Amino acid sequence: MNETNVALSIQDSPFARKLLAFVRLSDADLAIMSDLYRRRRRFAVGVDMIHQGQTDQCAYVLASGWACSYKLLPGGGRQIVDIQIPGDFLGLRSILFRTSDHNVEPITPVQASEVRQRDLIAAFSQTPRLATAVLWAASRDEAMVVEHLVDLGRRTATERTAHFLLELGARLRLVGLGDRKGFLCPLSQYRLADTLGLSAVHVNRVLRELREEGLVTFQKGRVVFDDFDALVEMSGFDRAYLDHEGPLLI
Amino acid sequence: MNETNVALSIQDSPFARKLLAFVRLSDADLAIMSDLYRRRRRFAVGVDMIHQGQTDQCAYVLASGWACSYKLLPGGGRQIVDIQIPGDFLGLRSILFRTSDHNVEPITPVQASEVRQRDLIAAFSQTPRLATAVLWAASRDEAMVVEHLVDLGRRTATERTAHFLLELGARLRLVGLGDRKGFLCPLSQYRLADTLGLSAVHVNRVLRELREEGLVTFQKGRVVFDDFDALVEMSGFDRAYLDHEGPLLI
DNA sequence: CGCAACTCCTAACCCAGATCAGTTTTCCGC
DNA sequence: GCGGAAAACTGATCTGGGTTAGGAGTTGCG
Repeated sequence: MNETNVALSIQDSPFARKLLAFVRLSDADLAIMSDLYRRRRRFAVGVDMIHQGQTDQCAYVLASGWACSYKLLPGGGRQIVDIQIPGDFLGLRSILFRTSDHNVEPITPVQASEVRQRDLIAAFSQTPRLATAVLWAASRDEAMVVEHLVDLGRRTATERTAHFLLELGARLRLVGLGDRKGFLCPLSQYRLADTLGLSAVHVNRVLRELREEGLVTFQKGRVVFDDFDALVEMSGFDRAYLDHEGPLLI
Repeated sequence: MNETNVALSIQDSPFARKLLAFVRLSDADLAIMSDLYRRRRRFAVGVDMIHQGQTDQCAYVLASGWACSYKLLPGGGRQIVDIQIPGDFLGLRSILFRTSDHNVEPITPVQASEVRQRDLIAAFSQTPRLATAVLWAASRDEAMVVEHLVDLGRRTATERTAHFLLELGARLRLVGLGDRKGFLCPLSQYRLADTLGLSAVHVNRVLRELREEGLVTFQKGRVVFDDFDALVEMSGFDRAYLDHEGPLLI
């Protein structure tokens, strides 16, 4: 396979597509990227991909399946920080830091490409443009964490749940896994509770309310936006922070 | 001034010192960094440094004073996402994204160096090592936001307040603005409330409890750790996420 | 096939923290 | 040193969401 073919095939991965939405990458850049990508691995539900407190962890680019990163508390509780969907880069902090500060757990069976620290840093010196692209991707992830933080700090349980489902929908649409109508969602109400900082019981109540008011229906692994506009309105959702406005750098 | 002198003087800035704790940067790298740094600006309390929704914003490296980044909600409430202290890079997302997704407000009078988007990206292509360093700094900031998120999602008001004060103390110590005994803190209880996702009234109650139990005293702009170890214990503070373990890359 | 483990769902009760409605103290400019 | 405005502080009351304690499908696996 020559370089152009590699570049063409990598271009179709959800991760590359996301980066290309921001930075123009040359075929050479893409070829370097595809090298990072080589090692494909599979993970079953129930076995964490990344472990808090351990050193020499890898990062991954999710090819298929869902995962979530979370932190455990001394008391036994946990907080899910982010849900990862195909195309997401996960565990960046676990390779930049000596020891990982969080866990990553598959929610469904997962296929992912392993990214090693030295390969990533070597790639940066070959093509600084890739470094900028990765920095952008990391910043976009941070923007989502920030919005999640606002959810927990200043929105009611109902607003928060609505906002979260809208964000997830917007992200999935970007990689072709959903539309304005809704999306398939393998999250249990327990995981949703750990994400939203609520109890599972209350998540159940809130979902019922949202359903009865004709806003969203989340049942049987499927989220359906019954009244998209009303949902956006009540949750104060503003997708600006997802920065979907096309490539910034020439 | 020749290149070596520039490099020597920049090495003493809190920002450079923070990066040097992680990546070894050559004199040439430092010289490139000092170029980014050239434009020094001052900001008075009451005038935001960065505005949500506006384009062509700058980023800044804080030289002196405190600032905070926050998001406003449609309902009029706000959530403070992060407190910035000297040495912190602020507004990275406001230059990587077309429009800023957050505001930054000075808490005290501030001196800061302006960093422009094209200068930053140009610097990356001159020295990829700087790109890695900035990516690390951004990841460390994200780690703090993540811990803040855990605060809001899964800790009680008391744990949360204690945890926040400990983190702030650890960060200030790193730039020489505090010690294990305590630090000077210009935050009002209102701002603390917007940071911790609480009402100002409740912040006041919590601070009183913490004081009466001999854990921390926050009065007259000064935080004093009365019983550091007990405070760490009750809040579940683990400074691993601040990644203070010395340079990772050769 | 049958038991175990999950997940979803519900009702009753309770409490951490919000809200309301102030008073007092501190700070700062004139 | 005085007036005005933040900031700090308080008590009383109310409520969103937690906790406890179930039951009723569903999936999977030995």
